[in-house]
Amino acid sequence: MSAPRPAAVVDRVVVPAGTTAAAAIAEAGLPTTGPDAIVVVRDPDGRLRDLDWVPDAEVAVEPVPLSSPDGLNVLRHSTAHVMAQAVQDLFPEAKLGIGPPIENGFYYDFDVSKPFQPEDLERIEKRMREIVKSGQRFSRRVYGSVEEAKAELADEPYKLELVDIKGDVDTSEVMEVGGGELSVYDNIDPETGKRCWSDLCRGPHLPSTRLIGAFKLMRVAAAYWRGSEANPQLQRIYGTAWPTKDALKDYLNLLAEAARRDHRKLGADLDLFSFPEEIGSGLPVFHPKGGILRRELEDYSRRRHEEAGYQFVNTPHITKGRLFEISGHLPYYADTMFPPMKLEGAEYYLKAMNCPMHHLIYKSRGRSYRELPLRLFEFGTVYRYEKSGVVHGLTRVRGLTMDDSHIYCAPEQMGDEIKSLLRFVLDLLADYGLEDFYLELSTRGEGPKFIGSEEEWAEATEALRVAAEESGLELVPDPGGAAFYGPKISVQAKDAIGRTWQMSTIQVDFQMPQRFGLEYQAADGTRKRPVIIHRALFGSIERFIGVLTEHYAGAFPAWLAPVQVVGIPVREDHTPYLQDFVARLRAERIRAEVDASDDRMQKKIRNAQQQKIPFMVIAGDTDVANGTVSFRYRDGSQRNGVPLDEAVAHVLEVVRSRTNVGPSASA
RNA sequence: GCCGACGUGGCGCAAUUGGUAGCGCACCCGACUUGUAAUCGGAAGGUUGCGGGUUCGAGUCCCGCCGUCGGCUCCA
Repeated sequence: MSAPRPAAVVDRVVVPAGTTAAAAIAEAGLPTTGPDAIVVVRDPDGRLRDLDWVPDAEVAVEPVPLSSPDGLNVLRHSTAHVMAQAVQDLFPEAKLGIGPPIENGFYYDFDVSKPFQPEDLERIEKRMREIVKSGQRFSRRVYGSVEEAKAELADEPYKLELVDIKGDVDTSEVMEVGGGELSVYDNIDPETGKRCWSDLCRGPHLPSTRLIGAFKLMRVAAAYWRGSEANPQLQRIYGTAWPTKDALKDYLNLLAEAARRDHRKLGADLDLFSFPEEIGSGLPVFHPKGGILRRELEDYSRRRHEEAGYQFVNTPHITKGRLFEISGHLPYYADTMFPPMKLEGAEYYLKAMNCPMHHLIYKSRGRSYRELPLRLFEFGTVYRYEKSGVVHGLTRVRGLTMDDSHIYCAPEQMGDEIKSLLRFVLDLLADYGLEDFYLELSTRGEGPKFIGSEEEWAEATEALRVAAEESGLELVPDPGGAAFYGPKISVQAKDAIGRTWQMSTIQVDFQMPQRFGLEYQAADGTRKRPVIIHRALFGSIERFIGVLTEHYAGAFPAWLAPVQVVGIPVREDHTPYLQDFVARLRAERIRAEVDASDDRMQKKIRNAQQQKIPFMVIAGDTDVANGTVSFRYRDGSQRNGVPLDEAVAHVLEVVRSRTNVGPSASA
């Protein structure tokens, strides 16, 4: 969530044979304390090494400072060890799971008979502070054999398991083993030289706990051992760690900013939507103001889709189960669909995806190659039985509306269609104010889930890859992340505070045309099978509204704002003057109103400010006398004494241009 | 679904060891009228998520549902 400081460019340092990296670092005059301290080195093979590593032969190594991305990982991983030591000091019966660094922090899993309580975190933190302060050294020791490791780890059942599977894991999350040898890190008290604690670990680590500048334990949660529901649940403690107290403070401020932007809170504050318990979990209702937002988002999308050659369709919310048998969804997703209703001998399901119905529209009559690409579009509402623990605000709901389209094209059209589609998607997202993207390419994985031939998958994957590369955006591979019927590109967008959200997806599908027997007649008179491209831009409108709310912190651009203009009279008798002005704006379809309550002007400004209304239009004696109004914008800037015609034109210009910044006196 | 925490009027909070619900904002009424983030006064509003139980007595303790939050798992 926070951008790591760019790593200082540090020259390589030569470590002579038989000396420690630490000695060479010190010799080179590089820092050994503070946020730029060199904490590990990268050897010529790219492997990170502890500072007390002694190479057999002279090597040039790259010093890695604490505040670099690698340095932060080491810091956090070492802090996880300190936490585990503290936990086992306080809870001797606790068995160790795994404890890797993660983005902005770390966690460690423990098997304890009684789950940790929030108060326990304070005790653990206190013990950690003592350990950090004592300046324990991290010291690497390599086991001579698996048997030796097992003997030492006899009391740690989970670690024993890791030793047994060491050949099979080499992921970034399992820090315990991997890299070809079994090693253990001892924490050594610098005063006495005594070993305080040790942990199976491939390393590397900080030279000393003293380099842990600041940390905080964040929360406890349960997590399945090795990520499988079939395994026991361990208690996981999450923490964060930083080189300095200021860096920690910045991070906590960022979290506080994220909390201020939380769409669930803003949705209530701004009267946009709610989740009535009587309706059910994950089923939002949109209030009038949220309704305006939603309609504006949809209307603009509709217009753009019309311009791009899409045709609009409508389909029902329930269907016989047969449809999802044909599509093949039922075997995979029955347990995440609402259970069927039995009627007239058939089982009807709530619609969980729109595609099969669109395929039936395609199939409703014979199709010619002249019609292709045929682009069908629908704001289609679907219902999915999300597990109770995962429902979350607008971002994970049980009833959602997808801006779903299916493009039926000839195989030879696929490449160009994907390219123009990706450009369309990115342009449209940018129009809503999301402009910082990267792409993810999800490809086929192992297992029976994936249907279809290798050749088709390869062809589709290649078409997506070419389009993605042509966009010039960063492309991150996601092996095994594809849907069962085909690979996809997903567009990840960064919001105003740097968080990434998965937005649009583009999926290629060779399977549904076969399953539904879709055809078109080609120019040569033969029957051919079209390719389907599935595409959602918002993903779900509900979720998109949630994301935009957080992106804009509720201060929506003028074109989306539920109330665009509020007139604020200085004195009661200025109200009619503003009402005339507002009437002119309303005639131009601007959402404008006058605050005619008996609050004081200052209070009205405060209210408008809290509602994040883009234009406050104030008028008092001076304005009335001069035929002007005065603007106050959300950022507190002002533009006073603006003639009425000019003021109307100004509002229209800002709203109709769909600008996503401001408005402000300076813009 | 699993683990933990939580659930008090629309919102944010308070209620000593279980003793019969308070405050601020908003809403409503009245008075006041001041050029850029809170005028004053008054009224009203809660069978403390729901259902059981323990107790002379439960917002406070126990059980079960529902919901929310944080994770895990999942995400067509």
